[in-house]
Parts: sequence; structure tokens; C-alpha cells
Amino acid sequence: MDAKTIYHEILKESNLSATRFRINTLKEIDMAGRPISRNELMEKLGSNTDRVTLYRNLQGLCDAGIIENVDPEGSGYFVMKYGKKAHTQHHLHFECTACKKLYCIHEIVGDISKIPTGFNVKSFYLLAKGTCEACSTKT
Amino acid sequence: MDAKTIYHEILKESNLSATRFRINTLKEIDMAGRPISRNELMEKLGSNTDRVTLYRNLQGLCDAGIIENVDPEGSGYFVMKYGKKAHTQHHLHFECTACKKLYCIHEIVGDISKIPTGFNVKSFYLLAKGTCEACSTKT
DNA sequence: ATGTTTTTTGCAACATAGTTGCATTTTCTA
DNA sequence: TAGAAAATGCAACTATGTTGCAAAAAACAT
Ligand SMILES: [Mn+2]
Ligand SMILES: [Mn+2]
Ligand SMILES: [Zn+2]
Ligand SMILES: [Zn+2]
Repeated sequence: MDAKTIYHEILKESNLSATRFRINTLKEIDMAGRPISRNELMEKLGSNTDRVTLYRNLQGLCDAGIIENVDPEGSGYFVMKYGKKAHTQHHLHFECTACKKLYCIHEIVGDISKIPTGFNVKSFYLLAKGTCEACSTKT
Repeated sequence: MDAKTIYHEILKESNLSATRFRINTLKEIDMAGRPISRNELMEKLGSNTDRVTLYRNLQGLCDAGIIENVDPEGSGYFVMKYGKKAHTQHHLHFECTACKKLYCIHEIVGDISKIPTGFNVKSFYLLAKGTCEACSTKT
């Protein structure tokens, strides 16, 4: 039996069983410190990780409000919802097409209040793509 | 041999062969008047349309600057780049999760100039999701 | 702690989306 | 209208995402 971690607490508060799979998943997402993709998560958890279980758990953790998918179009980028940096206000995410990292750009925020009436807004995303500094300066 | 259309002209200007497939594709995109999805395009062109050829042509037409993919994450939404309504400035696109239509919301625009230096921006998108008026008021 | 119930996991099978290579057909050019 | 160049259609493949179910793990009550 493993020692209790903060992830046990987080899961218990949301009435989710503290399974090894969930603990490890949350640990990796929290460690990353930036939104992490499904594929990167898959690598960190071990390539033998079951794809279905990962999908189901990421969905469940999103539903519970523990993590957030900040780019739900493609294959998703996940981040702890209540981590160090506030991730509440809608801000820009920059995806590097070379290294696939997703950066939070807090300088650019969105204002959904100007959307015309009639539209029932459920979600709102600002997304930019290109290459990050590290990848741009590579030969 | 069919009569020449404006689409022949457009393609010739970009040094692309005026094939029946491209003419029909451009015609449907132009008719739609709003960004149209791959699946909708597939239906309009006939369900026997070759998927590979559609992918290759949409990509080619984007590369040539004739059309634009305003939502390149999921499966893409395509629009004529130089149609009636100017589609030059970055503005919000609203995708209805019920009817799958994509609406242009010109009231909300993006300003990429505030992205910190170091990031090499290639594309920039504002996307909202929810239900449109028509779908929201259905029982 | 032990047995019982409930939840989660892992697997197989399936579905959809997108890519690659190549032979055939169409379009362009002279 | 013949030859060269480009595009198309098809088969096969990879990647991504979903569903149902039996086995395993976790939670719960005693
Ligand atoms: Mn962020
Ligand atoms: Mn638009
Ligand atoms: Zn990068
Ligand atoms: Zn709708």
C-alpha cells in the first residue's frame, strides 16, 4: 500500500476512487506544469498504458473539475485546474508544431460578452500555432 | 467540355489545373456562404466522392490561398478566402455542437501583436462552441 | 480483517479520420 | 492531336476515439 498523497485528497473530495491509474495520471499532469497532451501523457505513464482507460479517466477528471482540457479540438491538452498559476480566465494557448508543447500566454485574454445574443456559448478558446523560441532557433 | 466559370479563372491564376473535382469543390464552398465542413462538403459532392482526393485538394487550395481553413483542429471548416464578406481580420468562429454549422462572429477580433517575442506565430484562431439560436430554441 | 458490493480496469472489436504509394485517367501544352 | 505533366481513384495502412464486457481492484459494512 502506497503512502497517501495530495492526489488521494483531491480525488476523495470529488468522490472518485483513488486508484493507482488516477494517482499516476494526476501526478504526471501536475509535474508537467503546462498543459500536457494525451500522447505525452501516454509516454510518461508507460507505453503499455491502456488507451481506453486513459480516455475514460481524463474525461472523468474533467467532468469532476479536477483537470481541464484547454484544447479539446485535436487530441487534447490537459492541465490541473487549481494549480499554481491561475487558469481561470480565458487566455491564449500557443501550440508549437515542432515540439508539440502548449504554452499559456496570459497576455492575451478573451471577452465572450461581445458575442451576439442568440448564441448559447458553452466553451471559448484562443489558440495560436507556430514554433516556440527553442524550436525556432534550431538549425 | 463544360462552359468556363469564374472558378476556372481563380484556378488558372494560381497555376492549378481546372479539374472537374476542383471546380465542383470551389462551387460548393462558395455556394455555402459560410465555412463548410469536410463532411458537409462530402455530402454535397456526392457520397461516392473519393476521400483522399478531397483531402489533397482542400490542402492544395489552402496552400494556393484560394480557400482558408478557419478551424484546422477537428476536421476543418473551409471558406473562400476572397469572397463577399472580408475574411481577412482574425475573428471569432462559433461552432454549433448540434447542427455542426460554423458561424463567423465579426464582433470579436483577435490581436496577435501582444504575443511575447520568441514565439513564431503561423496561425491564430478564436473559437467558441455551444448551440446556435435555431438549435437552442428547439424542443 | 473478511466477505460483499460497487467501481474501475484491460481487452477485443469496432468506428472514424487521415496518410501513402501507385497504376490509370485527365488535363495541359506544343 | 500526340506527348508530357498533373490529378484522380483505389487499396492498404496508421492514428484516433468508442463500446461492451469479463476480470480485477477499491470501497464499504460487519
Ligand atoms: Mn493556459
Ligand atoms: Mn469567419
Ligand atoms: Zn517547440
Ligand atoms: Zn445549430
